Parts: sequence; C-alpha cells; structure tokens
Amino acid sequence: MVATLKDVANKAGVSPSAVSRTFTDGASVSDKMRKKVEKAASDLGYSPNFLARSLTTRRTKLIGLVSNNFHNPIFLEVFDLFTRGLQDLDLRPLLVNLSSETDPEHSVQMLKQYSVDGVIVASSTLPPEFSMAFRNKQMPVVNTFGRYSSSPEVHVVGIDNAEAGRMAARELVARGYASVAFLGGPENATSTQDRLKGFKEEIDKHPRITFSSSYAAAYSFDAGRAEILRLSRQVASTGQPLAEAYFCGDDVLSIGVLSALQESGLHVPNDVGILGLNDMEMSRWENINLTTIHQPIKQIINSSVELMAAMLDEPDRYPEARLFPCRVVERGTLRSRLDTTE
Amino acid sequence: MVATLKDVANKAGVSPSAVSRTFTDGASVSDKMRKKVEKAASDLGYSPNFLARSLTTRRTKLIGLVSNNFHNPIFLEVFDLFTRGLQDLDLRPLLVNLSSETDPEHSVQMLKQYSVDGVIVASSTLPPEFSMAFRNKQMPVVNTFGRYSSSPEVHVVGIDNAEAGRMAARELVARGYASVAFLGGPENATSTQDRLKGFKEEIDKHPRITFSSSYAAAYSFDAGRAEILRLSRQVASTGQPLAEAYFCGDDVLSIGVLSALQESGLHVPNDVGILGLNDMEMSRWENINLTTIHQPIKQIINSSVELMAAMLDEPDRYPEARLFPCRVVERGTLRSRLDTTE
DNA sequence: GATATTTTTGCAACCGGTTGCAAAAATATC
DNA sequence: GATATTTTTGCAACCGGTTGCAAAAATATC
Repeated sequence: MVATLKDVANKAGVSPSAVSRTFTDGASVSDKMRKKVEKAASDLGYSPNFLARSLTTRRTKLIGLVSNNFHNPIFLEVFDLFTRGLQDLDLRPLLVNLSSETDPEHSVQMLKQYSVDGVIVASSTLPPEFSMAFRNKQMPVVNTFGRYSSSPEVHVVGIDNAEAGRMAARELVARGYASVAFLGGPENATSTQDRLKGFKEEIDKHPRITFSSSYAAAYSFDAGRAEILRLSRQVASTGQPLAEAYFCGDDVLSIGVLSALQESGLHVPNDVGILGLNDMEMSRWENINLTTIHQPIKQIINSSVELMAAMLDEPDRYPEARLFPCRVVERGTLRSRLDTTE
Repeated sequence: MVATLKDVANKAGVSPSAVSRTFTDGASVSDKMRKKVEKAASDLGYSPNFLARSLTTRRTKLIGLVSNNFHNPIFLEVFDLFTRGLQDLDLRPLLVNLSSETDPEHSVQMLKQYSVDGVIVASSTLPPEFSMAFRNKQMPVVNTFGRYSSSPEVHVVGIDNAEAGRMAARELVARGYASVAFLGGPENATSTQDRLKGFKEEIDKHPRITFSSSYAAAYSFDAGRAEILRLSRQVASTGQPLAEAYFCGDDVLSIGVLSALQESGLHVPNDVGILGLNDMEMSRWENINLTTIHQPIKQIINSSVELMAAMLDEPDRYPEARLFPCRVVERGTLRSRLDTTE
C-alpha cells in the first residue's frame, strides 16, 4: 500500500542503501544520485518509516510525557509548551496519564515497550520512585517541577520551592498580617513540603505572627475549596478563627479558597488575604485577579526540553538541577504593603 | 543492554519462534513451553519491543491525538478522558499540537512516519482538510467535536451544534429576553457556524425579539473578553445598546464576557444574561456559576475511543456520525424563566 | 501397540529500514 | 595518460520481532 524504501530503489534503479543514504543526514551520496532518488521518492510519495529506522539507529525520537494532574488548568499550558518545544526539535510526545497509577513498574514497562528515547516527568506530586524507576532502566529522565535534592540521579528543572515559601512569607509579613497560614497541596508532595518549610522558616523569625497550616487533598479547585470550608467550620465549633492571610500551595487551590470565602460573605482582601503560586493564565483573568508568586513555566519547560535534547546525545550526563527564580505578581487578593521604612 | 527475544530463547534453550508465540495472544504453545519461556523472560526482565513487532503485525497501537486549542480549559478534561480511554484499551496517544500549523500535508507526514494506527482529531476549529488529508492516506480518523455532514468520509462524534443553537434560543425566549445576541467563536469554525444557524433559526420565529451576532477570534477567555469590550465601546459611539442576553459559543468565551461585564459595572444576570456551551468543570465553580448548555464530553470521548478501536479492526467501516443530546444546566447567569402557561 | 489425527515446535523468510566493508567510479597528481 | 587518492556505491548482515509451512511430538482411535 504505502511505498517502501525498496519501491523507491526499484523505481530509481539504484540500491536500497542509496535510498537510505539519501534520507540520512550526513551520509555520502552524489548529487546525481540524490536527485534521482528524490524524484522517485516524491513520485511514490515515500517517506521513511521512523519505527523501522529506529531498530538500527536505536533512536525513536519518542519522548514519554508523564503527568498525573489533569485537574489543574496550568497543566494545559504545560502540555502546550511541551508539545511545541518537543515538536520544534522533531521529537514526539507520547502522553502518559498516571492519575490512577500506583505501580512504577507498570509505567516503566509501558514506556520501555515503545522504546522512548527519554521520559519527562511533569509533576511535583508523583512519588520520586517513578522517576527513579525510569532512570534505573537507563532511560534519560527529566523531572520537571521536581525536588532538586531528593533524587540526585535524576535531572530536575523547576523552582526552589523552599525559597518560594520564604518569598511568600516575606510578602505577607511586609503587609502586616498578624496571623498567617499555609494551605498546601497534598501533604506527601515534595513541592508542598518544601514550600511549607521555607514559609514557616521565615514566619518563625517573627514570633508575634501566628502560624498554622493544613493540606488540601490535591492541587485542584475542589480540594482547595473543601479545605477552607473545613477550616471555616472549625471556626464555628472551636472558636479558632481563620488566619488573616493564606499562602496557598498553588493558584487553582487559591481560586477554590477564594470561591468559598466570597460565598461565605468574607471579602478578599479586606477580611482575608490570599496569595497563590504559579501565576497561571487564569490568575490574571479580571474576575479572578489573584495575587500570586509567578513561576516561570515557559522558561522551565523550554529548559526541560533543551536538557532532554542534550541527554539524548549524552545519556550519562552528570545530573543537574536547573532552578529559576520566582517573583510576586501583585493583583487584588492581598491588602497593601505597610508604608514603613524599617 | 536490554534483553531481546533471542536472549530469552537462548536462556530457555528454545527457538525464537517459541518465545515470540509465548508473547502473542492466541498463538499455539504448550504449557510446559510457556512456563519455561516465562521463567527465562522474567529472569532477564524481557518485554517485547512493540515497535519491532509492529513491522510485521502492522499495528503500532499508537494513536495520533491531534488538537489545536491549548487555551480552553475544557481541553484538559478532553486530554484526561482521551488518555485514560486509550490507555484502557492498551493504545498510546501521540499528542500533536497543531496550534500554529497550517499545512495538512506536514501533519500527515509526521503521523505517517510514526505509523500511527489511527488519528483522533479533537477540534471543532481545525479546517476539515486536515481530517480529510489523514483519511486520504488510509488512516482511520475520528473527528471528535466535528461537523457531521461536512466530511462524509470521516467519522464524527459530538453534538448537533445547530440543535444546541436552537436549544439556546428556546431557553432565552422562555426567559423573556427582548433582544438577544450570539457571540460565537472563530467565524470559520464549523461549530460556530452551526450554532449560529440553529440559534438564529429559532429566534427568527419570534419577530419581536431583536437579534444580532458577532465573533470572537478564538475559543478563549481573552477573545471573549475582547469581543464584548468591542461591543461595549460601540454602545458609546453608535448608541446601539448591548443585547439583554448573550448566547456565547463556548464556556471559556462566556467567562471572558462575564469578566468584562462585571468590570464595567453591569450585573449578571440582572443587567445582562449569559448562556454558555460546554459545561466544563470550571463553569460550576461557585465564583463562576455559569448557566450553560451541557455537552456530554465524557460520553463523546468514550464513544470516540470505542469508535477508533472498532475502526482498527474494520478500517473500511462505513462512516457514521454519533451525536449526543445536550441539556441546559441552570446556574446563575440567566434571569428566571417567565411564569407563563402559553 | 500400530496407525491416524491433532498439537506443538523450529526453520527460514520476511517486516522496513541502516551500516561496515570492499569494490567501483570519479577525481587528483604527476 | 598512467597511477594514486578520494568519493560513491552496492552487498550482505543486522536491528527485534512474526508467521506460513513442514517436521516432530503428542494424543486419539481402533
């Protein structure tokens, strides 16, 4: 049905090797030969079969793109940037949804069967065992949004989550909040742990500020909303008031929190302040207008793709962590900074 | 490095064919042979190379998942459902981002080189030439969210967009709006055209209702917002007032519209009514609370996956359109229905 | 237990490519 | 124009599998 290399060779009256060389970068073919082959190939609508080729070259140009969060809108941006970035380098993303997968071996199996050249794990909530399992099978792996010290054998691209936590704390302190809280994502996610650690570390320098923390079950709207509702009910039963400001582990979480607060008649930022993290597109939507810590995801993802490309040429590259600085983006969910000169 | 079929054959002391048969469903192998081979295979950590296998079986189990909209949050749900659905059938999605692609031949080339078993085009805005180009290369194609009559050679799964338009019109009529408008997505998208057609058809039955229409440049928040701002400026310059209610071509468009209206001090639904289409997760977020027409995307996508699976077994299957009914989901962006008994 | 039938197994060719090596052709050198 | 050197080409083996066919082994039938 579809033309093969042999068909082209016959049509052009040359050897199969000649055809193969015409379609291989840097192979030795005379101009005359190339012309002849290209003519025959275009007449037959031939294009090389990458999968057959991969058998000898050992390169499929397939990259496993692994994620487990399809409920956080930022991941649409993540997929957009990854697919474009990979396509630009002539690599193809094999999308793997690990939302309900618990067995690293199963995912390894899956990606091994398709001989992917590398794996990008785009998640801060997937247990490190997954990245390690890929690594153990000699696959190049980049853990985007990962923790930079937990799996020293795996390349990591992202932000310094502890520093982001500190930045959040400094921001709330500068605005004079007397009681602050951390409302994180899943407790076992490395990103949650590190953000909390940095946040608390910095808050602890101000003994007069009250600190508390709690966790949402997932990085999702529903989870954020559920957690703040739970805290609100506590106010009623235990008398323990809500904090003056919440640093939420993520934007979508923040939006869930915003939604619940507004509904219960509390005004943001007058009654409660909210600070997010990510700065996803939606956060600057005028009806959301979330003050948040910007995570430079474009840079993070482009760098992840570059790093992956580099690993394909140099599989035993020494592992590195690439961290990008964050910055606070002021919008409408925190009260003004204090006008002090301290 | 990684164990091959021959390694297993040697270790088990049997022929390569025997090993191959052990890993092929329905092949003839005795129990004793199977045991022996499985032992050797698990000792070596062997798993078959799908790509090598595909050379003879002519099945890669790779499905091209093509989209061009990474700015509409509903597509995150779409990708979630597709990846899960395909994975459950042991198929693998090769994600293709056609956001900035204009040449169908290029995408065909790309997918042909990877010998995908089929292509799912998940878009109502990609020109029909793309689906047709895949079809012309004998690839099974399912156009999810496509127009069911425009490319009769391509299978389509989705809704009857004209009927959805009529449903929207009936809903606005029932609520007694005296002037209504259609604020669609891109003018050349089949979904926009059909929704407008149905909507207008039904509104025209009510000569006392004023009708107008306009288009946003994309199915995105920014485009919806920009279009309603343009219309608002017209109010100032031409005196032409805004409509009492807008049927927007999509939820994310509606949210952009909501955002701009609220900002300019108009109250929804008291001053202006908004009706969306899709019912994505975000539309039921309490701080959005959009009245919208529910498109059953779970059913649509599961059906698309099933249809694709069926086409793999029967490539020349007669093309069909699978349409799912929509329904209005009442939330907070339209005023109450009139209490009439007419 | 001999023969007929069925099941299991291995051989060899094949899927669609690439590549090292040697021979052939083209070019350089005198 | 003969010889040395370089470039181009084709052969044959290989990448990691599958499969039709015939032979071998196992089972059924009398």
